[in-house]
This record gives sequence, structure tokens and C-alpha cells, in this order.
Amino acid sequence: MSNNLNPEQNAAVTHVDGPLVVLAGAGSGKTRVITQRIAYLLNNGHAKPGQILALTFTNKAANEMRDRVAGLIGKDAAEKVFLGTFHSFCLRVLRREIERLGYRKNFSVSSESDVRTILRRVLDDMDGVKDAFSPKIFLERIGSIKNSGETAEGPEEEEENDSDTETEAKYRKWLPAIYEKYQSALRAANTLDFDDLLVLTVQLWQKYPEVLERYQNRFQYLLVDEYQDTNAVQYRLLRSLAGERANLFVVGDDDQSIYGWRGADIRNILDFESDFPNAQNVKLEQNYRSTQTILDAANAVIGRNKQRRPKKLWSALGEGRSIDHIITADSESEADTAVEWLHHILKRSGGSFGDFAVLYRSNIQSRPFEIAFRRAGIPYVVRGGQDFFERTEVRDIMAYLRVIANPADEAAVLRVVNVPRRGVGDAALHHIHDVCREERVSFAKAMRRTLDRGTLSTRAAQGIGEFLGVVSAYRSQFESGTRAIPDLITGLIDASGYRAELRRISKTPGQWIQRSENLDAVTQAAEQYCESTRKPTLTEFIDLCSLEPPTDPRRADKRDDRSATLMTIHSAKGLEFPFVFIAGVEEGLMPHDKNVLGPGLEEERRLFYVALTRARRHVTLFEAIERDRHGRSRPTTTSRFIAELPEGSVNVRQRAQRPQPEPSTDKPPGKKRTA
DNA sequence: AGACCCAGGTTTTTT
DNA sequence: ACCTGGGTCT
Repeated sequence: MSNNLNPEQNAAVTHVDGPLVVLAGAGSGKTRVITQRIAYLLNNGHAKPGQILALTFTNKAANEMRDRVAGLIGKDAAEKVFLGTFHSFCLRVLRREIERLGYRKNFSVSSESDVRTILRRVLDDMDGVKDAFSPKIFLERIGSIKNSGETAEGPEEEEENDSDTETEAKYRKWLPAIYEKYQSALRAANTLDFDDLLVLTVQLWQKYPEVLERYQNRFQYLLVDEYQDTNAVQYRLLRSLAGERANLFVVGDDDQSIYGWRGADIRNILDFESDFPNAQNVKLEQNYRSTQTILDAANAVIGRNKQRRPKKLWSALGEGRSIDHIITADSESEADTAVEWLHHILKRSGGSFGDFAVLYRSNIQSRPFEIAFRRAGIPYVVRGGQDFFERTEVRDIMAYLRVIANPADEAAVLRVVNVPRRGVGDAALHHIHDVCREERVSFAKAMRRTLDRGTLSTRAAQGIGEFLGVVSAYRSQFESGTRAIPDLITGLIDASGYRAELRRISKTPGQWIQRSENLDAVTQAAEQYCESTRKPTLTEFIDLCSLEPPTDPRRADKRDDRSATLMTIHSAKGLEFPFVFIAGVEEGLMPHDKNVLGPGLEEERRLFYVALTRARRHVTLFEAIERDRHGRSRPTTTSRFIAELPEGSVNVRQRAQRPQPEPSTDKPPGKKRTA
């Protein structure tokens, strides 16, 4: 069964009991190891499919793994393995158990923008806070408190710090109160934010050991992908679930830990053996992706980091071509040169546009490349941004569905109560909100009460009446289960007047087509969901969409191998391309100047390492001697990481020259661009 | 509701 | 230099 595995991979795959960390270098076949081990455990009678829990960070990774496991052990068995993201696992647990924590079973999951709405309301209610502070900063703080593993009892007192600015001190002062109010607002709306899914699961298990024990018994074998990306809460979750038995198999690469800024703690993987008694480790150092030249470069760079487990990648694929380093005048000529260079490589290699990726540190760098590629007629896709996440129509319909499933969901109500226009304005909403606060009832109840009491304007009362009418009509329809879910969704879109409103406000026919397609995406997602499951429910459909929003069909098609890819290094993790262009290899960008102090620099170096190791055949580094930063065009200096590459591995192609710092010259001939 | 204005920020992204 | 968000004015 363990055919075609190298000895280290085989050792990992055939490991059965006890904790094990697989330090899987870039391109060393880690997904294979995880999927094969699942198959190994099953085929050798160590476990039944339902006793295996495999956790990933992204849906994409989970789906890919599920496909591969299905290929190994068959579809039926694969479906019984719990293979999903941390969040989907926790959601599954909480759907069953959350009542113990004082939420109702029909709780909803709030997205980023819902959460912003909720926090804004909280700040509105607190005199003197709203004006002085931005909700965004509080959300970030709240998130990092949750991810750092503090419990909902409230953030710990942080010690005073002399270097605090006045604003910083103010934030610190208000944070505990806001945290608490935010949390009770979520509870009142019977909703959880993404972080809560993890935090509450940990809390549940802490408070109810008998519940934990049930899950420990159910899941005999735990496998975790990308372990270097786990944060404190995920660590606690795994610890509890693994229990004494500690059949915990984690795979990751400390050198690819690039999410420290959102709470990932590299120490989890570095300290695995001291955290779990009798833990073993396996190192995967054979790389199946890149040439030795690329790996030598990557090894040399990452070898400078202190916080790491020593590893040395090697390849059987041969030396390959040396790295090219092209120095250009500015970001425009960087992109133009990349186009020429791409054509040049293409002619010699006989590949296709899909073999190329341009990687950069920051999204704003994509612009010149898009312009140059378009002008040259090179098909490309820009990955990243999250715009399709934000499709208004999809979110609106989902908000309707959420109100139907969870009437208390205030953010969802606020989103659609006046969409289409029903004459419900700010005044009415504030009035309802006051009732909410004074009488301590949910937003849904407050709407009812104000309506019954006639304390609203005629216009608003009528609007709210209509809204509640359509929502409750559809609620009973969904509950009765006589019509299929996709059918009901279409009905709701029409009956609520949403479709008509959308047509009315569309300025061009094109816009209307686009928007209807977005509506269709929801119905299609529902159809797909219904086909994939035996007993479809609205709640489960909403859960699915909260954690994995329906994809834009037009965007999905564009993922073809005839297009070059432009993306950030962060989003390139896990991918590979024959030819990789790394753009903006300059101080300030790589490493980024916001992250050069303390441990940040090592993370920046890992980022550069990740970029290098995406390449199979060849890497080109691009540098511009002048670049627009914060509006001004400024001279740059070469990234310090270039000096860390092995002697002689880089071939410099100078297309532009920095003015030599002559001792006699007083001013460098810096050009200013006019707007 | 929509037009206009000012302040602040401007790294990376998933669920 | 430019965009966003929030506030105010009409």
C-alpha cells in the first residue's frame, strides 16, 4: 500500500499510536502523507472511518484531501471520515451542544460585515466612545484576544506601558467594556462570529468534561494539516481532544509559517515534542518540485532564521538554471520587462502562459502587471482580493435566509429590513433598538412590540409589517418542508420584492444581468447542496454558505492553464509553477518595512522562502530602483535577502542603473512624476 | 437620499 | 497620491 513513498514518508504514513510531528519541507509531499496515512489506518484495521478526524485551514485543502482520500479508499468510506476545516468541525459540534452555553440551537454565524454592524451598534450605545474610535481597531483587538486564547470572561488586564500613546491608552481603557458589550450583543442576536466557533468549542469542553469525553471516544485519530498555522485556541482545542491518548498527527513546516500576524503561533510546531510526551518527529526533506539550484537558494536564505528546526531540502531533479535578477527603472518598466522576459522564456521552453506566476508582497503591486499583460495580450488571472465574497446580492439573500432561520439575528435583519425600500429608516430602527435595550428583548421581539403598540410612523409600521409578513410566511414554508429549498429561495427572492427592486435600481442592462447571475448563484448553490445530501435543511445550507460562500461561476471558469497568475506570496502558499517571477525584491517591500523589527523579520524571510519554493524550474527576481510609495516616487534599495542567496547562484541583468553615490555630488537626480 | 467634505490610512487573508 | 468611511449639508 505504501508504494512509491520515500523512507521518511513511509515512516510517517505507517505511524499508528501516539503524537507525531511531520516537519514537511516545501514540496515534500505532505498532502500525500496525510491522505495515505488515513488509508493506512483504515486498511490495517486500526480505525473505522468515523473515528478519524482530519483538520485543515481552508475549504480548498479539505476538498482536495477528501478527493484524494476517496481515490484511495473509495467514496463511501471517505465520506465517513470527518475531513474539514477547524471551523466546520467546531460548527458541527456546537450545532449539537451549544444550548449548554446559553445560546439557542438555531444560532447563526456572522460574517465580517455583520460583525461590523453589530459592533457599530454597540459603540452607538456607549457615550463618548463612538466619536473617538474606529470600530475596525476594536474588531481587530477583539479578534486577537479571542485568538490568543483568553476566555469570554473578558480580556486580562494588560500592564501599563510607558511607550503607550495617548490613543493607545484610551483603546486599552475601553476595550474590556466594549468586548463585553460586543459579546452580549452577539448573544442577544443568537449569533457567533468566526472566532467564537473555536473559542466556544474549547469552552464547552472545559466546562463539560463528559461532553469532551464523548468526542474523545468518537475520534481516535487526529490529523492536522498546516500545523504551523495553528493559533492558541486551535492548540487548546487539539490538546483537549487528543487527551491522554494523544493520537495526534500533525504536519507542517515551520519555515512556511507566514500568518503570525493573524495569531498563528510558530511555537506550536517548534515545541511539539516538549508539549506532547513521547512525541516523535519525521522530517521530509526530499523535494519533488524544484531544481537543486532553487533549493540551494531557499536553504541558504531560510538558514539565517533562528526560530526554526534545521532542515535541508534536496532534489533529484537536477541542477537547473540559475536564478535571474532583473533590475529595472520603476514599477512600470518592471512589469514591461516581465512581459518581455516571459515571452523570451516561453519561446525557449515551449510551455504555456499558465506556467507563469508573478508573486508580490502587496496587492497594490498587481496594477502595473495587469496593465502590461493586458497590453501585451497575455491572458492572466489576479487571485486574491475578496471581492466576490462581497457580492451584495448574495449576502442580501443569505441575510433573508438567516432571519428566517434565526429571527434574533439582528445584523441580518438590519441588512434587509429595508431592502427593497419599505420606508423603514434610521428613525424607526433607532426606536426599535431603544425598545430592545430598555426591555431587554431581541430585535425581532422589539419589532413586533413597536408594531403592536403603534409607536412607529405609519410608513415604517407598514414596511415592518410587510417584512415580518414575508419572513414568517417563508419560515413556515421552510419548516413544513413541502417545497424544495432552491424553489423556496426563488420564491422568496420574488415575494420579498427583492428581484423587482434589483431590476429597478440597475443602471445598465449589463449590471442587471450580473446581479441576476449573483441571485442565481445562490439558488444553484442550494441545488448543489440538496443533491449532495440526503436530508437537506435550511440551517445546514446556511452553515455551508457561511463557511464556504457560493463561488462566482464566471470566476471559477477563469481558472485555466492558459492564463498567467498574479497573486501575493501569501496566497501562493501551497501552489507551484514552472516559472516564478518575484516582483519588488526591495527593502521596504520585501522585507516589508512594517515588519522588520523583532520576530517580524524572520517571518518576512519565510515569506521570501515561500516565494522561492513555489518554482519548479526557474525563478526571476525583479527589482525597481524607484517605486511609488505612499503617493511619492522614491528611490529604493535592494532587498537584504538577495545578499543571502548563495554566491554565484544569481545572474544579474541590469536594465537600469542606480545613480552612483559620488562623494562630490550633492543631490541625486530624483525624478518626480506629475499626476 | 444623495452630494460633498474631511481625516486617516496605505501588508499579508480565512473562516 | 489616492481611496475609504463617516459625517454633514441640501
